[in-house]
Amino acid sequence: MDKLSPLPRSFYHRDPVTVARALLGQTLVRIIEHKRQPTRVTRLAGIIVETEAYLGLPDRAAHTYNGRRTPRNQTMWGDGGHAYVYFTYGMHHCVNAVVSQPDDPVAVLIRALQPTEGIDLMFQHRNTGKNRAQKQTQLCAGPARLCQALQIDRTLDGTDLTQTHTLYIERTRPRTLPKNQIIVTPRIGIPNAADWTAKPLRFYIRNNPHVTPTHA
DNA sequence: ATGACGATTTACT
DNA sequence: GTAAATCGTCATA
Repeated sequence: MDKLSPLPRSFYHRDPVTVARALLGQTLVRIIEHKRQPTRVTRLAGIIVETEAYLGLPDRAAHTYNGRRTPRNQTMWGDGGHAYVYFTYGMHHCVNAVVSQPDDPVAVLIRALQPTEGIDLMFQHRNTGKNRAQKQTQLCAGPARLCQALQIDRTLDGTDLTQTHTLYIERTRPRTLPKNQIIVTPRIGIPNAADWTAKPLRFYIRNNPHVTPTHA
């Protein structure tokens, strides 16, 4: 298998915790087609440095908790290896990799990237209106920030991540990072999910400055 | 039809 | 530290 090919379907046909760990160090790629010249294309990309696992029916924090199946979350019920993009807080998008098999609605939220390609254009996407200087370390440090930088919205919901098209994930490292390079914590923004609030389901690369800032 | 609520970010006291 | 921004989505009726 080519080192720079998209991760295959089999990569996603595993449990969400395993995939959340294995996605660290892989590259999220977004191909932007220019409106005037569809043949002209820009590659935006970054290394995935932070993820969270969402475990489906039993998971109080998951959109598919208790078997909820709605127009919004339908792609979570489909096959692994597709993008689940949702809109929240009236202004933000977030992107997940759907994992496992059809009818097992589990996913991995992509929370932060280390930008590698198309950084200038990412700054443009992130600097709307009055916003000025931005540090590169906060360019994609957060699930909504990275979606703004890569111009990911609901039109990309359901995109097949194994196809070299508008949005996919490239194999960048052959194996999961060694355990001592992965920090595990509770998930962010899950205040009232009973025992699911504290479960260790957030993963990030040790000492990486592009991870979501946490105020502790 | 209505109301409550976000898998967040940013700005401000 | 706290609060505002801002609206699609979903449960209830």
